[in-house]
Amino acid sequence: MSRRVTSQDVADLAEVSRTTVSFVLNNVNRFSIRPETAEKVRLAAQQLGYYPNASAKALASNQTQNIGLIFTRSPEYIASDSFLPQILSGMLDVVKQHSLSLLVEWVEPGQQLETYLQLTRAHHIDGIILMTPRTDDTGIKALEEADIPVVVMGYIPDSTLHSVDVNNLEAAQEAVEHLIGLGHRQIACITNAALPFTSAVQRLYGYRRALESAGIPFDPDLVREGDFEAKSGYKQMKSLLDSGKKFSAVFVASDAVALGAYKAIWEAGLAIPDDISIVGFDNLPLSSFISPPLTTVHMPARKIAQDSCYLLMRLMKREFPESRMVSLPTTLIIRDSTRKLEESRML
Amino acid sequence: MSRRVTSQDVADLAEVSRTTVSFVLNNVNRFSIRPETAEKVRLAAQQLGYYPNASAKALASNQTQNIGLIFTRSPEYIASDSFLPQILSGMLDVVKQHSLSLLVEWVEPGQQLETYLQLTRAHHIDGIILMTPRTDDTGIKALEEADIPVVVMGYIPDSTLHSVDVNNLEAAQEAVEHLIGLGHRQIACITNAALPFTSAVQRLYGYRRALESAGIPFDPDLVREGDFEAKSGYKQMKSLLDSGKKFSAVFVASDAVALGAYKAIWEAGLAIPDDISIVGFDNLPLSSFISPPLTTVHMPARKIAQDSCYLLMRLMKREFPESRMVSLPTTLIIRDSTRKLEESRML
DNA sequence: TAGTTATATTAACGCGCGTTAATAGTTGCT
DNA sequence: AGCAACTATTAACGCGCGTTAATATAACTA
Repeated sequence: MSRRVTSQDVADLAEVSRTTVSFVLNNVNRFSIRPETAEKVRLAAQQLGYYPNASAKALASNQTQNIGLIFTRSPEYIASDSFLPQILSGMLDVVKQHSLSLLVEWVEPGQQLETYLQLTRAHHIDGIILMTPRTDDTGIKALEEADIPVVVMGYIPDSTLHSVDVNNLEAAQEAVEHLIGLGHRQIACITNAALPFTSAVQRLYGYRRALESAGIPFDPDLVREGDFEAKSGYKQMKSLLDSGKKFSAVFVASDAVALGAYKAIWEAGLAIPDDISIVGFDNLPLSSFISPPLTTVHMPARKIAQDSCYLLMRLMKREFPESRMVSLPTTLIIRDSTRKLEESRML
Repeated sequence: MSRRVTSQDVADLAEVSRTTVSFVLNNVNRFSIRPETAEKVRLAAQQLGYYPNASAKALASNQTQNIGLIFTRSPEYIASDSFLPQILSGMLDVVKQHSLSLLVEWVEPGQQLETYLQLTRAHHIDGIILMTPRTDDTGIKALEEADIPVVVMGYIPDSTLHSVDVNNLEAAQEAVEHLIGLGHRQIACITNAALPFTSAVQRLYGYRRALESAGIPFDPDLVREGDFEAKSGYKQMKSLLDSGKKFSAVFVASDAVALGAYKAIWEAGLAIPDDISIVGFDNLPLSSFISPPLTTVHMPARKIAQDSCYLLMRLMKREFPESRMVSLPTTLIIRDSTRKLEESRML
């Protein structure tokens, strides 16, 4: 139970003042310090195993070196977020490179305002990355007004917050156009999430626009709402199959949900893509391994996370980028879950 | 750009001293405070939107209220950790309930000692949860000696650290015995990870012990090493199939890796479970949705995370539990990827 | 009324570090 | 030698809060 090593100890051992220690270890070159002195200090620090106390440093410098990753979903849903590993991976990568730390939080729906205020006022963190935003987030305005850098991973309409996202609308449109290009006309849709989640709306719009520009009427009976999990895809695909509506293809706006749809189709004695073509969205690591490998839209999840970090770090340095939105490209990855209509048996 | 609200402001507004404010807001009842005074303080705090500064609080109280979740793998591997969402979900759940925060870090192999020292000495965090430990972790000893609560999620041989884990050995043994019970005699094995990861060794032992107690000789040529990702399962299963060795079943010690094996089997023109039975390990949310649904060992991942938190919190309160190891039960979940040997075609 | 206890409140210090303004030391130039 | 212009170093304050020891007030006794 040895006493904590402070900068004073280092100063004593190096026979200099505490200030000098601070200057040396923080590379403050505004006041020049003799190289030998600096070396002496560094040596002493290493010898004592000195690490500056994070709280004290934060208090004195008014910078915590923490950035907050904030989820707007409850833990139950977080558990089934198949993207999370990639996101976290990307963030940890960048964050560590810049000697920052990552603080993970989630906010209860309805508690957003309170939580955001607390996070910013208590100054737990220097900046915020907000995941999977919802249009019904009651705290966004507080975040906009608070004097803290914020990056949204995703899209919030009419917000002044900076954001990093893909063009969900165009990507979804491209996916559905792929189906149309294969000759499909009756195309169902299962969303990735409930509609308060902006990505769900965007992808649904993409679906509609693709139909529209091909002159195919939109049929609300062919649309179902997923909720991140495979289970919802299973249920909704069953519902579609039971509805009696005819369709030869489905756009499922989430790979995880699509996997549920796979099961429903398979249980109904139908085959993919022989009877039904499926396009997913996300390109999870597992999507190329399921049978048949899923045609899907590649989301550069790791890159989104990294770019969000980079953007946030620029904001923290009070650099203001020209554009408020960073839009990353997606790619349609064609595998074996889609096929030309001629070759399929019409349902 | 209004100045930060401090406890002094609250004191001024409530016409009391700063100390009283602190007593009221921290529920210190050693000195009794008149209810009306307390109410006045609370009102003032709310009115001003006062939130105590986290750094100052940490510095003064010597408690950061952060617990560190530490990964011992590089971000590339973290990206393919299909368990992570459940783990994080469980931890966020508990942590939030107790007004703590979660700080996520990863340590580079070889940098463990340095990183652990920094984390503990800099006192960024009050406690540590160490994920997927490796036997070749060079910093474990430092962690044992450091005066900071640590919980290991998993198992480290010969360590004095507290840990929460399942009995990987018995679970694996049960899984393989299930195959043996179905009449299989030639059973291959693909590990979940490289052998420095303790869970991989344990599960491999379980496989060996099941063979042993059934009087089946162990054949090293039937064993391959996976590395968390589906891709490795694909590659290793291909290698097994190409080896010319006969086997009618495989124990794949990770569902994600098993999915890769599925693909290899399927590409080889074989069927599961007709030609090959497969047992996985983990019971990922997706495992019941793939085709055929995977027989696997259920890992209570979320519960492991929660229990780790609870244990850590006890340690942080300087309560020392009787047992150093918490062992959670697993369940073998039998689905459709395994079948009696008689009904299968022998490979 | 004076003395005693219980109750309520505050002044003041310390946590460990960053940083400014001031001081001591050194060199260059006239 | 005398002054200026650097260079190197330090004393001292503040960040915002927790907490102890001391003080002020009220509430009872005798």
